[in-house]
Amino acid sequence: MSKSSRWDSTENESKHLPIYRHKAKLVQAVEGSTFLVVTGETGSGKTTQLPQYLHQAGMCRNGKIGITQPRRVAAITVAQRVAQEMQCTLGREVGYQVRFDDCTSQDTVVKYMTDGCLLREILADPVLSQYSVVILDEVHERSLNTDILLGLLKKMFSDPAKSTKGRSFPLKVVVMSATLETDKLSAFLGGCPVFAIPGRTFPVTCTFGTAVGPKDVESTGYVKEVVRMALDVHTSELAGDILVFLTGQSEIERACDLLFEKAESIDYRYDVQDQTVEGLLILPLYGSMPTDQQRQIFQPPPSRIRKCVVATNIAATSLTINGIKYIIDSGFVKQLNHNSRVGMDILEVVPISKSEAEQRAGRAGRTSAGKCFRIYTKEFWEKSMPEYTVPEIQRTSLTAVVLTLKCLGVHDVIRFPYLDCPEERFLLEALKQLYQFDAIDRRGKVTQLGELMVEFPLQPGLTRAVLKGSSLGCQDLLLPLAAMLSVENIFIRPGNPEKQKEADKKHRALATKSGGMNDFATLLSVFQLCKSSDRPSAWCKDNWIHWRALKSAFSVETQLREILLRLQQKRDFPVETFDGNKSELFRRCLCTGYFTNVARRSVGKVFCTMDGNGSMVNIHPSSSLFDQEADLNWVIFHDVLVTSRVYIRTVCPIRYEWVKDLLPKLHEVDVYELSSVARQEVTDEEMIKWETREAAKRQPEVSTEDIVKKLEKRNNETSVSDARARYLQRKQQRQQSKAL
DNA sequence: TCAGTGCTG
Repeated sequence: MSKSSRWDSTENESKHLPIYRHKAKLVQAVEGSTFLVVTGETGSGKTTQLPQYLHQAGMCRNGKIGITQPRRVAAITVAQRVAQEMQCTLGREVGYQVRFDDCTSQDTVVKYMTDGCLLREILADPVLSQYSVVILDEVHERSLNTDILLGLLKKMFSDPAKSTKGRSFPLKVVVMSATLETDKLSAFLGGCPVFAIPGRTFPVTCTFGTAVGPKDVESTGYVKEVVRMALDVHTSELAGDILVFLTGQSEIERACDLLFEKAESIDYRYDVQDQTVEGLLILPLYGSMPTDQQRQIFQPPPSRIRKCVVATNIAATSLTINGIKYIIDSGFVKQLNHNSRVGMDILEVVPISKSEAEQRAGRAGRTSAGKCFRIYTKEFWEKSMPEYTVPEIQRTSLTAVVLTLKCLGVHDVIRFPYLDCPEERFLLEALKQLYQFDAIDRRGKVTQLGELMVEFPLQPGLTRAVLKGSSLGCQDLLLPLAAMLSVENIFIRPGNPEKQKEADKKHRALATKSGGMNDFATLLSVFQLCKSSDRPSAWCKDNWIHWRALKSAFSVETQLREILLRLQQKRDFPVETFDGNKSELFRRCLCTGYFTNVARRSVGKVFCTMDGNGSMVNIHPSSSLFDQEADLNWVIFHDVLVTSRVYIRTVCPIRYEWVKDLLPKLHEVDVYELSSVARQEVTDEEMIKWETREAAKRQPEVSTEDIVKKLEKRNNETSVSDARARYLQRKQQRQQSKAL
């Protein structure tokens, strides 16, 4: 195809997009106001067209147009598409930037990027002086980084002196979202105009089931029901592919086995109404699946065969499968939620929100009208499913976010303009952790260490261990380890029991090879063994290791190494010496980052955490320390898993002396003391007033009594009441001594 | 006594 004909075809295509008729008015709207909310369903063309319109209107004269996406693939594929439409080489006028992949140049004026990338840019250039327009896309997904960007951009303009300082031309901000909650967005941005673009999707009829009601939230009986319904659709509905939503790998494998078993016994001569369907092709789909296997999903099925994809939430936003006409929705999802009791993020199965259910249904209406079968009852919909998914910022650990904000000069992180405020205790917990890691001081100011820490794309504790390693000259141990701990799980554990045994055996052998008794050392050893192997991918396959995860660990390690080198050139790093063996050196470094995760043997095999909560935890059976008796009184651990019990995973033994001096820091401050640092002072009345205000925003009918009850319950749950009592007692003592 | 939804710098 010649260049001009390709241009013609894409240009013609883009003229048929719903957005095209609004071109002039849209450009006018962007020019006419600082903030603009643009709404439109999938298929309206806003992501690809709006930047081009603004470019044509000459809005790149002074600076770039930056468009953020919550996901890497989206940023890359959209940039490719737009470069093609604008007839330019990708990386010149149109480019993209994601982690590990910067495809931009001096000429780039339309830049697609992940929201995390723009946040990094703000750290280096707080007024975004290179941009004339910033477009936040997919805001309705409410990703953590997008939410932070929203607040930062709002804040930039609430202080005019600051927003223009360092800028020679005005900045325009466009916020793009699906039609949900646009009034809220507009109100948040000072009542800015809203521009609505009609979408281009097909109707999807939804039906409710009879099997899963509000009482079944805890059970996993829905797998069977999902299978039954998929077969029902297969034997009674016209041609068209099926997409089933479940929560995780093991469920998907189970469902596929069941489906396969049942589909085999269908007599297609009599049972299937539409005689053009004569078979069922069952395809699992989840994130940790090998990429080439994932690709099979996109191939059209053989003629007369119906495709049935059984997927996790990956199929809700990240991947689009053509030809889907039927959705089977289990109504559940796995979600990472912050748990105050263990002070960590924990993965759990929860009911999806109504808006999420609608998004799942919408996957059936992309090319023609579709049907969505929900296995849960109308009652479940009404009683157990929330209206909207709780945004990430209200669900996850905020430690890294708070450090980023502090480094951006946002001292009062509680009064930062959040679209939805995180719970105050989550913010206080983050402050407490940063204080414990010496990233901020008692007054909440970022320390020199904190300024170094913010540069690393790692959890703060891990960064601290890396920095300790660097000052002790053993970064070659800590950098690979940090990389291994920040990529997805690397150990493959298949569903088939035979193969499971084989995999477990290989993994145990790897642990023994690294000296045993230390799961951190095993990870390091896997990294080193694979890296030095002649055929790393074959090595992985042989040892039941995810090659893709290891490859990304290699890239992360390189990136971390570069950051460390850059910082070492810029600043003076402390140099320490240590005489002792390598294993002790390694573990001592780990202790500086994991002293918040110390546990001590309590009774039998049960350990007790030292973080003030004193939770009882067990060593997970996958650990090389499971079943080890000797000399195991103190351990540190990387993460917590809550299933039948509370398990700690990735564990290694330490000596009490190594953390003795660090542990007091865990009890030095309590959240209430920190809250008086973060804001002026908090009294009971204020706390109740504040809670009432927050609750009123969400649910107007909630009374103050409810809040008091809720506070009491929460205090009991998190043993905050004890901390508060201690704090009040100390405060009283201070006042008394002052009076004397 | 037993397990890793999905993103991201």
